[in-house]
This record gives sequence, structure tokens and C-alpha cells, in this order.
Amino acid sequence: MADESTSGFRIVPRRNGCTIGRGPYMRAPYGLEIIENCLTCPHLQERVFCNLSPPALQRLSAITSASSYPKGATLFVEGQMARGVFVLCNGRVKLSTSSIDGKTLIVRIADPGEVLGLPATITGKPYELTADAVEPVQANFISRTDFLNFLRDHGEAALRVAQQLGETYHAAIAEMRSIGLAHSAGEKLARFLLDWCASHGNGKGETSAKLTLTHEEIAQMIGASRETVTRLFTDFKKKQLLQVKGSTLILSNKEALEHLAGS
Amino acid sequence: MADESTSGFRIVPRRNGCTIGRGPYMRAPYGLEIIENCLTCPHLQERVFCNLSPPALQRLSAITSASSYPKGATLFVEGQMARGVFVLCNGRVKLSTSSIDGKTLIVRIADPGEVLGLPATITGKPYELTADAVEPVQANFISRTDFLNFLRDHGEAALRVAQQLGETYHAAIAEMRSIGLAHSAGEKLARFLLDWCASHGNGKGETSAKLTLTHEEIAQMIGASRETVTRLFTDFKKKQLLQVKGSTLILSNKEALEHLAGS
DNA sequence: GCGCGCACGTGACCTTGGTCACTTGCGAAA
DNA sequence: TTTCGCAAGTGACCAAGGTCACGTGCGCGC
Repeated sequence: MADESTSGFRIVPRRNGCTIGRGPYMRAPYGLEIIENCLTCPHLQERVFCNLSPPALQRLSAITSASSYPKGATLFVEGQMARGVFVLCNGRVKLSTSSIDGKTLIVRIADPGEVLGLPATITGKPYELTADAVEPVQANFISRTDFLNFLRDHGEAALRVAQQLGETYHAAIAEMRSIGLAHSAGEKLARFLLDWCASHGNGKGETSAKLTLTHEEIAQMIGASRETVTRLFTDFKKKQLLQVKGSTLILSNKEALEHLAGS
Repeated sequence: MADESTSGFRIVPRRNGCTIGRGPYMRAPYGLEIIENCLTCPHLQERVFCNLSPPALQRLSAITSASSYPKGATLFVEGQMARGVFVLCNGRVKLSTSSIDGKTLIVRIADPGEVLGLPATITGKPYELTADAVEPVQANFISRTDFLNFLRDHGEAALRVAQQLGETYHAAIAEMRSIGLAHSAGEKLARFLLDWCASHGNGKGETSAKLTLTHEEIAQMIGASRETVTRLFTDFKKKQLLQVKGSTLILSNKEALEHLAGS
């Protein structure tokens, strides 16, 4: 795409060599930054496949294709057979599951650097979650067969993948604890807000962060109704536990929130 | 232990070679069947590390130690640093997490052939769950350092491990769906019973199985109270959806249960 | 046999939080 | 500026289910 400027919006295969040394980003026609391929995306090397041998990186480059999605686009759908993995370079992605009656549970919001669709791609089962772009997204796609062959040839990478899966599992169990063991919605919301500030905080002891989710989405993350989230927010504000200024959340009384969250 | 008959109850290191061709089991002094090592345990080869090269199997044998636990024993505890993995050969193990106030959530009951403690061992984080022997248990223990070195040298095995992790993750997500998206406890119980019969059923279209759990444990699996489970059971019996004969559960009206479970 | 412990059964009560229905407020498009 | 649409705020209502309290039945050890 970057050197042809012809193709459309979705997946743009790019298999002709490596671009180390070139500028990492290029401006795309429709205004998004386009990442050339995996090697020019800092995340792929730094977080997932760090410390791979040069030949392995070369090979990785060859099987990777850059793709981009507009806000609201769906990368893959729960139940769909796994096509491959997406290495998120730019923009955040909502990973959710939902029941037939429309109720949705957001499992997590993936940040740049994460690998999406890994468990399904590895096991050959259908994607267990649905991935929606919350913002315009840049991702590197690797097809299942390419990826499996790559892992077969590079045991080091397979081990890295196993570690990544282990961490994803950890996160899932933490989520389950929070949803399954809580006594009240307030407990779940307090825990959610603390976790959110811990991972998206801007220093200062993680007492403040941009909260870019609607009440509806927060409700879907903690397994509650939208109204309950609204009520809890006003309740927490009234009790001086937090403040909301625009899209910025400030935890005024972190100790009390931690106490509410059940230590 | 099997060849020394001296040590106590827990972990019995055994690093002196391979015993292929010998009888797979030996009778231990205290009445449990002792498995010599990983190679004589059918599960290790068949389910997890199947199709490994002979040298890899040999190596695996060298780093594996047989261990056994009485009913009620704890293999590892949530929060404890990961010591290594346990390949379950015999007996079932309850994997749970609990909050400070004592509330417990049973994530799953592991059956023979499963590898326990894998995510924590791979990532180097603490065990995310507590493992309790529901029955007398035989397991093969592999220490973390031995295991990681083994995986580094045998990429094939690392890939198998990644697949196992992916499947564990899938199961966790399914559990989360069931707990997080259900509208009622009845829905969760119906789903649980159907799943249980599907995995522990004795043929016949999975309408019947031994239910070896107490109401308390079932409650902890579906995130409800013991009384609610009891009430739902009597309710389901009354509605002719199921029968309980001794420890045998019979689903008389599977369709209705599936409908209750939300398709 | 007797008593103890534990799993199960059941009723009463009451809090939580889901649902519905509506209003308010805000930002972007027309 | 007006309007549309969506997010947020709020009250009333009510069912689900957690909690407490107690009784029952069964198996096991002494």
C-alpha cells in the first residue's frame, strides 16, 4: 500500500522483502499512518518477538502483511475459524463475547503491541472472541499456516508465543476472579477503575487516567447494567472517591476504593 | 520412592534413566499405585507430548519426578511462585481461586492427562489458581528450570505447550461466558450440567453421568450459593428435567435444559 | 448402638441490581 | 441555529437470589 497507493482499505499483502532502515511510518492517502510491515513496527520486535535471530526476523517480515481498519471495524468474529494472528501496531481493539440475546461481555481492551487471535490460531479452533477497532487501527496480519510453519522452524518464537499465551491466560483468570468473586457491582467497578488507572495512568501513583469508555462499555466490562454504572459513578463522586473532568478520571481517594474493591 | 521405599509423601525425584518396558505401575507401601516416571504414564505421551522424537522423550524422562498426594492435598497455591508443572496421571484435581473473605470460585476440575501450572511456569508469574486433589493423585512433576531448558532445546515441544495453553484459554473464556453472560442461576446450572455430561458422560447421547461433586462445589463452579443449587435441583426434578440416583445424574429432558441454558 | 459431622433440604427475610420509562445534556451534521 | 442522535442521569418497580436459621438424613468412628 505504502509504495503502491492503489489498494483499498483492508488487508494489504506485502511479501517483497524487508525495509529495515527506512522510516518506520508513511502517510497514507486517507490520513492514517501506514506501517510498512512487521519490522518497521516497533511493537512486533520489542514486545512479542524480541530477541529473535536475524534470520527469524527476516522470515517474519516475509509472512507479514500490513492492514488497517477504520474505527468500528471488526477484525474477526467469535465463532469464525481462525485465519491468523493480528499484531496490533496502532489503535486499541475491544475484545468481547456475547450471548444470543445480545448481552455483551468485554473481556479486555487490547493496546498496541498485543497479538490478537493467538489462542485460536495456535489451536485451530474458532476465534473465541470478537475483535472490534475502538479507534482507527493498524495491524500486521500473519496467516495461520504461515505462522504455524514459522513457529515450527523457530522454536525460540514458539516459546515466546507460549509465554504470551500464559500472560493472556493470567489476565483472563484475573478478570474471572473480579467478575465471579465480587459481592457487589460497586466492588467490581472499584476494582476496574483501579486496574484501569494502573495500566493507563499518567504516573502520579496511578491516580489519574483518560477514561475513554462509555458507561455502557464499562458496564459490559464488569458485568453490570449501564444504569448501575451511572448510579455508582454519582455515588462515588458524592463520597469524594473520585472526580471526572471531561474524559479524565481522577481517583481522589484510592485507599477507600481499594478497600471497596476488597483489598 | 518406588525403588527406595524410604521417602515421605510428597515429591520423589527420580532422575536415573528410563524404564520403558518395565511394568508401568508399582504398588506403594501405603496402598497407592505409583507411577515410575513420565514414560510409563500413558497420558504424558498421548495427550501432551505426543509425537516427540525419541531423544526428546528420553530427556523428558530424565527431568520428570513422580509424586503422589492423598485426597485433599494441595499441589500448589494461588500466589505462590511457580515451581514447575504437574502432569496429572491419576485422580482428579480441583483448580480454584478465592477471595480474602473465603468465597471460592472453582475454575475447573482437571482430569488425568492434563498439565497443571503450565501458564505460571511458562511466564514465571505466581500460580494463578490453587490445585487441590479431589481424590488420591499421581502426578509427574517437572521443575521450572528443567522444563524451560527442555522447551528451549525442543521447539516441537514448545509448540505443543502453546497449543495446550491455547486450549486452556479457550476453556477459561467459555467459563467466563457462562458466568458473566447468564441472566439467572438456573441458566448457569443447566449449562454446567450439560457440559458435565458432555465431558463425563457414559455414552447414550451424554444424558447421564456420575456427579461426584457436592452442591457446595457446584455452587462454587457456577458462582451461586449452596442453597440456590439445592433449590434449583429440586426445581429441575419437579419439572422432570433430571433425575438423581445415588451419585448418578440423568438428564431426562436435555432439550428443555438446553433451552434453559440459552440455546 | 450412639453420637458426631457433614451434606442436603427448606422457609423467611431483605438487599441488590436489573428493567422500564423518561428527561437532560452535549456534540456534530444539516 | 436547529435538529438529530447518543450518552448520561434518575425515579419506580420488582424479581432473583444471597443470607440466616433451622431441621433432616446418612455414614463413620468409637
